[in-house]
Amino acid sequence: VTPIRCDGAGASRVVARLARLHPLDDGAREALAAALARARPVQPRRELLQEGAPVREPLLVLDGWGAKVRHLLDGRRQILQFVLPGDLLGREPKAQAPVTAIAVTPMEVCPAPERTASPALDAVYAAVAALEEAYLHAQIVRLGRMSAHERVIDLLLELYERLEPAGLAQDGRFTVPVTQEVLADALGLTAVHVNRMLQRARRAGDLSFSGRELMLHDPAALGRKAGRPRPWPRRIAAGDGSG
Amino acid sequence: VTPIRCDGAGASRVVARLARLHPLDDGAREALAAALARARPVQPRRELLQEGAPVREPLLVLDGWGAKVRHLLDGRRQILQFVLPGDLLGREPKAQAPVTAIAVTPMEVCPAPERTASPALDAVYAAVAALEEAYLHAQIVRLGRMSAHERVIDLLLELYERLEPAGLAQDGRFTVPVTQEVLADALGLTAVHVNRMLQRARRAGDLSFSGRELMLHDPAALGRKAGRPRPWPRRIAAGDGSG
DNA sequence: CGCCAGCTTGAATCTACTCAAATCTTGTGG
DNA sequence: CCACAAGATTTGAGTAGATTCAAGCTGGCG
Repeated sequence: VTPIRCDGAGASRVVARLARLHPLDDGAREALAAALARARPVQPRRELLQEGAPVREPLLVLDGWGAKVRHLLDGRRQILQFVLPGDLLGREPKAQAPVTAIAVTPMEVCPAPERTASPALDAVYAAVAALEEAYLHAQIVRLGRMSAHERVIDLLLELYERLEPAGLAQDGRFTVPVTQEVLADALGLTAVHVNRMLQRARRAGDLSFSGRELMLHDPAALGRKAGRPRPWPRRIAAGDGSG
Repeated sequence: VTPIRCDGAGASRVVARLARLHPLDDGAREALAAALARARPVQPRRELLQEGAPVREPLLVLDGWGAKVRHLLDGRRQILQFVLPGDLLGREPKAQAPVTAIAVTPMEVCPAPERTASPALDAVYAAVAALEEAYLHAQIVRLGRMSAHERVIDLLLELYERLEPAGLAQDGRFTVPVTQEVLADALGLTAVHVNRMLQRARRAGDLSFSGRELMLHDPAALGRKAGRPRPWPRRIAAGDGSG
């Protein structure tokens, strides 16, 4: 896995992604700049948020992949949601975190600016929250009503759609910096079966992957085939107008 | 199914439930009283919220069961979450609803007072939102990592824990006003298999049910056996102090 | 009484899991 | 540069769990 350098590459991508959700005003840009200056790396397996513990400091993810996870007593693990660059963690400071979040790969994070810093920032946060909710819903449908093959395709399409606006995916191509075991924990499957489904998709010509580089040969067509409603709407809040 | 009479029985239960989440102040009680006066019935299968359509009016559920649902193209259906008395729907007026919500049984709803009506009401809404998120997480873990038997038990325990503070469950006993097919749609199983799992639980002495009346013989013990972390914390927000 | 929806049960099938082993990768040290 | 170790991916065979299809049963209601 490529080590994360806090060199600002993630930062500029993340700002661009946030700006796409809602146009940023000067206050927002300033607050973000100040926060970005305090970026720091996070080691894999380190906890970003601990379920039940008060949130010390809300975080903005700049680089790397994390996951919100929950464990059962016997060791089974379920990933509720991947945490990707541009995502927010622990939106309510002081409140108890509703879930544990860990770094899966090396990550880079910074403190999330207060949502009160600017009206635009508040709108961005609302949009991020709405998207997060939508992804939780999508995860439920995947786990509840899709076959293993459909789950794999659907998750990869979702990851593509989430990474693309952050500048981390293009032309159906992106890096999946996690093991098939991690994907399995998100998909409610075993790693062995995830592997078989990936082989199947590869043989069907739907995708190719070598190492950690994945390519969806035709995301739009795949999405239609998988019965995916068009990519999530980018704008959530009403009355935006611009753009 | 018992027809819903808009007689205020649901209303008082719901106010009590909300008050348990956060003490109500006078402003909140007044706003609620005004809203409750505008209670109205909703027929089964009627949509309370339509995915993608703007929310006309945020709703407070007073009686009956609903569900947030999503459909796949081929007719498969997944219930994301049950909507029970005391729940809120369409928290963001004007915004697009992120999901479709339907009445499963006859319901009674009223407009949800503006969250700006009082600080206490705002806190209550935040607590309700936090609980909702927690239930989404629980649903994901059920669908992703639990066996059919565990899923059934876990969902019934969750329903008990949600209905109890609303005064709709006592001593492990409550009414499940939906068919096994509806439970199956929430559990990611077939109705046939849900039935088998219920039979098994009944034979194991964990519960009894006849018609729509369900009794969990020992919810606490069942929860422990099912590896359920203690019932969800009631208070979410920090710095509450009172009570 | 008969109908209909929902519940119950059985048998066959299929999906995904388990267990096990082989292969491939990547990083490390000689 | 090669050998090796550790982790990850790949493949196979057998099994368990959930589905499908089908039929019988039950209870409420016209």
